[in-house]
Amino acid sequence: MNFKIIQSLSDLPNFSGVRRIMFDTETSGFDYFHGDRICGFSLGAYDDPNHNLYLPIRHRDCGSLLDSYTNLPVDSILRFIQALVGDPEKEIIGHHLKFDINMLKADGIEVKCDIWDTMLLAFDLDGNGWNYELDTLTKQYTRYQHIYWSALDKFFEKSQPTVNTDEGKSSRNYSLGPIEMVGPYACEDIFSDRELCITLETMPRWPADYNQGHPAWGLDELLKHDMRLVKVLARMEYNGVKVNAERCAYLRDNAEDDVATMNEKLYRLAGRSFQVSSAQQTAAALCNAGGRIIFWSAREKGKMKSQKYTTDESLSTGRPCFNAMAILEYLKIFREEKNEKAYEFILTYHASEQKRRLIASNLEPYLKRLDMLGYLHGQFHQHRVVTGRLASSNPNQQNVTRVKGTLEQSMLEAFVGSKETDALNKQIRGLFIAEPGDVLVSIDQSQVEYRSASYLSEDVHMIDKYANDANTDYHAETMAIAHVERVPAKNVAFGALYGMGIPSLAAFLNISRGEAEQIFNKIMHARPALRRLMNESIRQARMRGFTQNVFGRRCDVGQGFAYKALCLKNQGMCGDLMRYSLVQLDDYISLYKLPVKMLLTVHDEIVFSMCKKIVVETVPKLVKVMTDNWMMPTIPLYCDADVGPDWGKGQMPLEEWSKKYAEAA
DNA sequence: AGACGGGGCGCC
DNA sequence: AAACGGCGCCCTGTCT
Repeated sequence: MNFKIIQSLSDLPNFSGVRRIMFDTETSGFDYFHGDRICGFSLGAYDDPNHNLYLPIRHRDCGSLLDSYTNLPVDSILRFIQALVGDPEKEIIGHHLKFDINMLKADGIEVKCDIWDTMLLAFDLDGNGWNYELDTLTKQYTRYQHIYWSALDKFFEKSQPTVNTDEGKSSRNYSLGPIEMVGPYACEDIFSDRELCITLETMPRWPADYNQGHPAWGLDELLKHDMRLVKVLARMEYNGVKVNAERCAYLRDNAEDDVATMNEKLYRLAGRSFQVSSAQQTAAALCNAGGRIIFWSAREKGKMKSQKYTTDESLSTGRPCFNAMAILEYLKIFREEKNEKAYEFILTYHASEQKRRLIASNLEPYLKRLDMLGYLHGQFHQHRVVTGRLASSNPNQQNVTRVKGTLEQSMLEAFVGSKETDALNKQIRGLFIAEPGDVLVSIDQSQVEYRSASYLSEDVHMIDKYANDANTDYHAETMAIAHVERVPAKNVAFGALYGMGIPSLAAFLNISRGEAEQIFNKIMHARPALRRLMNESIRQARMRGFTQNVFGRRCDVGQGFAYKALCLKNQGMCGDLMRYSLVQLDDYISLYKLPVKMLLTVHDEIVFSMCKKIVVETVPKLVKVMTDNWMMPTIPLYCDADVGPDWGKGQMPLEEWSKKYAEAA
């Protein structure tokens, strides 16, 4: 591997006539909202494997006598880089470029050139990888052996304490590494990334699959759009979402007090203190409080909470079970036995744990991660979900508790006979707020997975219904044609898409297997297209070993897992639809220079922030972008929009909001 | 001391 | 024959 550490501005590379450029940044850390910055760039022409340059700009004196190199002037280099990545004619090739794009943004540099991300290239080619770090992929796909990495690593081991990041990786401050060692390492990275890129680009690309005679994508178009999505997600992460920090801290303080009070009560009941968050210790304490362990964690379990425990210790893993359904059963038993102490213990334990969990996984992480202006910058990942959905982390913004509360919670409330209207879990979403003068607008795709399934199955009945009313309720339709209640209609449809078997359906509906089979058959008889789709998906997956959706994404279907086929294809199709929508919305917003920011996406929902004044005219346009050209032309897509000052209880349907806004004005 | 899996639970 | 899919993350207990 040839490399060169640039030491004078006159040695800067001339990329005129070079379109594809290898690109990587070395930084002081990952957190560009808390001061981490780029300390050097590695660049090279894609076509020339010997062209690997390092441009140091912000290396600090690291006390190494070795280092005979100096930094280049920051401003000049940033201008040079700006000219490079600001050129729409060029393309930068790198690994996980979303990070580099935002790092550049922190230095005021806007990336306008094309993006070619080898991480996504690898993912779209094969989404079943263990991880998609450059190192892993290089080992997997190329023969290149890293030379310079270990020396630098040793240097860091001696000179800096290991900092573990949220991602479970160790973060290194490269600005504290000697240029003499970081330079070759950085060049090695673009060298090996180039090798990786060459290998991946020569792998066979697959064409579009059957799409009922309508246009569809093959791998090339999937890649093209995925690369464009990088900038969109980068922008969303950089925007961040505003959090009501004061209220968040207030809720946390109150919740902490509540937990402390409840735990004191538990200690009193048990006659001693113990670790409430430990199921093992809680089980022992329950016995001290005059109760006994009744439910154990089942060795063989289904997905339903009620399938996860057993009263038979010999069928258990030996651990006590305190999940929500088990809690309900405990309460029933202790109430029946008039064992007030044990009843109180269980009830208090559950409330305490629920609250502790919300503090630990929502309130504290939010407060910890807020930037100086009160914005939260979670990450969205394109490479973590095999089906093609996006994933969210640090914090996960796709599993924030809903205002409605959970099913288990309402069952518990019904049993206990009291309802906590301002329960903590119902207030978390409300912590996400709009900036002053703005509102949060949430647009969600209505019943999108049932629409895509109707499309795939070429369901003439549903095609007809949707043509008549784009907002047709899929389940209401099932109820009408199969003469069933809503709950079984929903669960059978839901189960069909997920490959559910009769036993699970029975558990879900809390009926016998025979009854479950009957109702399943009844609904499938009324929906022959759905039955055909299930069978056909499985047959095809067995034959081909993978599924392919209309956006060109393939998912491997392992031997013996063909029942997953429809789920993988259908869920993935909706995931890719969301990706496509994000790209199109970003195009639309920038084309018309709308004062609209995309903030979050939750699989079938997008949260925007926009000025109040433009909501009424803008939201329908955004909806139109999302519903036009959704690649499944025989079925319409329909979107609902909610508007409000926050993402929680403040949200209301667009019509309602419009009326109120008009009145106020 | 750190890695890891189980248990639990939030969302779609 | 039998199987509900996809995530992230917090905590404990055990294993290395």
